[in-house]
Amino acid sequence: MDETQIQQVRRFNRVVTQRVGVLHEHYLGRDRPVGEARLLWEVGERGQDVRQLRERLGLDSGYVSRLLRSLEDDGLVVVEPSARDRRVRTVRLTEAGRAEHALLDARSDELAGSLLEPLNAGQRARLVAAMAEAERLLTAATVTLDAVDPAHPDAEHCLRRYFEELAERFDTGFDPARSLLPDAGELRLPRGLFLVARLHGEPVGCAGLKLPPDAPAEIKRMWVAPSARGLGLGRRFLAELEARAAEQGREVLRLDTNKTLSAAIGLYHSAGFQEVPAFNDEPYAHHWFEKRVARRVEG
Amino acid sequence: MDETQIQQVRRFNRVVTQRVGVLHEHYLGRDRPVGEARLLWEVGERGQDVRQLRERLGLDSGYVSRLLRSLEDDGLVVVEPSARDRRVRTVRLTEAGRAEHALLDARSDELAGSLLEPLNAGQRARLVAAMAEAERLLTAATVTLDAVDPAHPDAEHCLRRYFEELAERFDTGFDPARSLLPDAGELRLPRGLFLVARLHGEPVGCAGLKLPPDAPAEIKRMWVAPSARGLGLGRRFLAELEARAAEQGREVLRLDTNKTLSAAIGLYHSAGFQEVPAFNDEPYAHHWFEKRVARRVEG
DNA sequence: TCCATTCTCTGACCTTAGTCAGACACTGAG
DNA sequence: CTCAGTGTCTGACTAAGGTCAGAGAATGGA
Repeated sequence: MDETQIQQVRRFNRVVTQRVGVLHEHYLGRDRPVGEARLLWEVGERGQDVRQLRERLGLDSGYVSRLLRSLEDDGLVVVEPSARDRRVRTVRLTEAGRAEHALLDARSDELAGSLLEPLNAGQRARLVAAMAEAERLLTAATVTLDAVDPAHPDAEHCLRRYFEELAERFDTGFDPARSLLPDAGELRLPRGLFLVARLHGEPVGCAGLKLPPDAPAEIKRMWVAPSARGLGLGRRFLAELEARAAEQGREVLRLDTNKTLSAAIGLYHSAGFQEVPAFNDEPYAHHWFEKRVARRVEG
Repeated sequence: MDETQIQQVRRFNRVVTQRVGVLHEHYLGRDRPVGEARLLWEVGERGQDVRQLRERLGLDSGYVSRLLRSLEDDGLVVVEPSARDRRVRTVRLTEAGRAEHALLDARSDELAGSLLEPLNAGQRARLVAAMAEAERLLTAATVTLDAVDPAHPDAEHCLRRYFEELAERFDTGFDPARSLLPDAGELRLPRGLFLVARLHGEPVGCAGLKLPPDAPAEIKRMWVAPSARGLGLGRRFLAELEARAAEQGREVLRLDTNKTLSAAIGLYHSAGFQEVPAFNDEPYAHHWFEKRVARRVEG
């Protein structure tokens, strides 16, 4: 990795933790502990199960319980058993809690304003644009790719959303029964693998790789959630699958796609795939691509 | 202020405090408390007075003392009376302390690397560019402008540097005695004022305003430290002085300058100043400018 | 020389943040 | 109905981070 890039990132980290980080805690926790304030914020207008709160903030169950008790004593939240499962308890804001939440919201605005305030209009516009770019790319860097079993709930969630989207976009609709679908076993090692992309634990994309013993490796069911598009995730899936195919000693990677998926087709071209004649008779495919696998792929 | 800008800044703050802030603490304080690690870092290769450490980190004197004791017990620093003033104690790293410092340095590199690592080369370049821009503008927004007495040490420091720079840049050198210098009283209210710009407490620029009762307001001795150039500070001084002149009921602002200060001349033009015939006989001036003061000036 | 001031340190004290081991209530499969 | 598992809570504990009021040494100007 480039040394000057590292140095720039470090300068950024220093300035930002000072200017944003410290102020952030200061604004947030002006009259209550930061932990309580974060929890109150996370409960939000719509309420949350205790379990979700614990997970999102990454806190110990005993600790969350105590924080909630303290907020309850201050009359900011009520905690009551969930209707569906009486072990689960759900938290919602009281009127006073909503007011406190609005106060935190206003403070967050205030902090943002204080960052822009000393700048003139041109500088503000440039700062906001740079922040948008940095935010987008940092978010992209936060996405993790993990190999999971295709029966994993996150994998199933992605596949369901994927099929829904195909049904909506294809001129002909989409019926999984008519398509050449690999069975789950074909996307499990050693016959294949299945990747899920997650952002803050939520699944936001998937991609499968078939590794048939007697044919080239094949990419199947690549999908990126609408909320995660524009993060370069498709390209990252391709690179990751290519690296994994290389690890398995494969030299060729191929895939088929539908003509309505124009963004994907553009991606395949720009990632070095060449269009080839049909290598299968998938009824929903209009284009077939192939790529010679690179020995080593950089990040 | 623009609502969509505020929202973008808030999104940025959220992503960055999560991604950078949390990781930062995690990397920094892996095997010692964050407070100690920060202090050790701040001591640095060259050593520091206890007083400076306290000021830079904004910590209580008792607390710093205790942290230093703990670092001393671990053999990482030595604390000894300063030669100049035996009340002051100075801290420097031991050999072990230097090693620990290097470790923190390496971790900081590691953190920076982990932010870039999941991205491809193009994304990395764009992230680093956006970070550089954001860092520069956040730094610019951190600079404060305060009216001070022209005899204040920070004001004198700036003026000394200003004269040194003029002496170096003017073809003819610069002798303050030959120039039309306002005496200090002319840069004190009600006859004038003097602004100092500071970044993290350090003076990085100055600008004076003369408010003679029988003549237009006049900008004098505007200077920006080389380390703080490119932050739009000159433009900010002009806007601030214009606003203050307007507050004092002035309608015209003027100034003179030397031909070698081409960046300043460009700034005056772009800030709406018009070149006018000489209105004084300052021997070091080649250009004279004037501007009608706006009623209200935006940030 | 005296005295107010400056600088650092110590002791006493406090809150926040967090961990861990159980206790208890509830659920769902068999 | 039983029982293993799940979700939450309580009590007991710890470390980190910090505040405050002096004590004591050194300084610098009158």
